[in-house]
Amino acid sequence: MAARMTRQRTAVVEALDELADFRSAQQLHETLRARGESVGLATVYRALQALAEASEVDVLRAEDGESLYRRCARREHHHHLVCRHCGRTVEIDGPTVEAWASKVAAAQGFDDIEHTIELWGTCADCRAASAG
Amino acid sequence: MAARMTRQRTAVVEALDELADFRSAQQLHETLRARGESVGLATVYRALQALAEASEVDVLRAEDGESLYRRCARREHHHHLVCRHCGRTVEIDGPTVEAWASKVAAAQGFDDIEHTIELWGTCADCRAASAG
DNA sequence: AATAAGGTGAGAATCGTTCTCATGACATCG
DNA sequence: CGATGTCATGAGAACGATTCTCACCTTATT
Ligand SMILES: [Mn+2]
Ligand SMILES: [Mn+2]
Ligand SMILES: [Zn+2]
Ligand SMILES: [Zn+2]
Repeated sequence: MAARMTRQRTAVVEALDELADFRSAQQLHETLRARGESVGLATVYRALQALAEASEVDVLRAEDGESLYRRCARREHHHHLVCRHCGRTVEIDGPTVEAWASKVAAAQGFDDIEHTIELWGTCADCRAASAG
Repeated sequence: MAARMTRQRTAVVEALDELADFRSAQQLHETLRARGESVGLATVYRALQALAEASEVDVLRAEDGESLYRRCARREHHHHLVCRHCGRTVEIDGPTVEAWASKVAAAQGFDDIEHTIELWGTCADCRAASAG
């Protein structure tokens, strides 16, 4: 239960706080390395796991299956619109889809509904940068 | 381009046609093995890949990251309500969410929008079987 | 049958993630 | 202080789904 605050965990949380976008464990590890905060890769994974379980970070799967982590502003349930090129993220509220999801599932006699709703696209900056 | 009809591809398609639920490549491989239709695992992956590209099968990611495949009745875009216990699947139409997704993304200046929308729950049969 | 274009499969290679285990940090108790 | 129990760390091994390699079959087509 404890969850001791160690130099390593502090470093991971701080790095997340400074980053606005979803990042992989390996990217975070590299970032920490680069600033001299040496933290083992396994430790980064463990810290992220703990944070995810405590709902302190959101996790989502990139198309290639890699897990991406982000410290969102909101603790409450929400979804994301993510740029697949730069990772830029917008938090999304979806009262409309929330209602739709539970209605549809109930109509089919399903219980304990969960939903996965994520939007991917190309942000304005990335569109401008790549073509015009 | 060709896409020759080989014994192996036929076997994969037939197996998919007989299964109502989402299955992994490895499960399909095992199923084929069990019925004496010997097909290499790599070939199963390649067949599923080709079918997915041709929109003949739908692919979704299980929570552990494994890809699951299903030959849906509908060829058009749709979503799924899946029982997390038995894999029972209901195809879902979502004009409401389709509209919501593109509106939200456009409002943020995003292009080339894609969305992931999947519903997970416990089907009526599984609820009845487990408790009451 | 000859041939070109694909397809196949056993095993190696990838790669993100998890596990192992010896070592280190910390708090508590006496 | 020194002993002790608990949790954390990290280098590298292990895992597991998927992809790649490459020598060898199949299938269309002529
Ligand atoms: Mn929601
Ligand atoms: Mn849709
Ligand atoms: Zn972008
Ligand atoms: Zn069920």
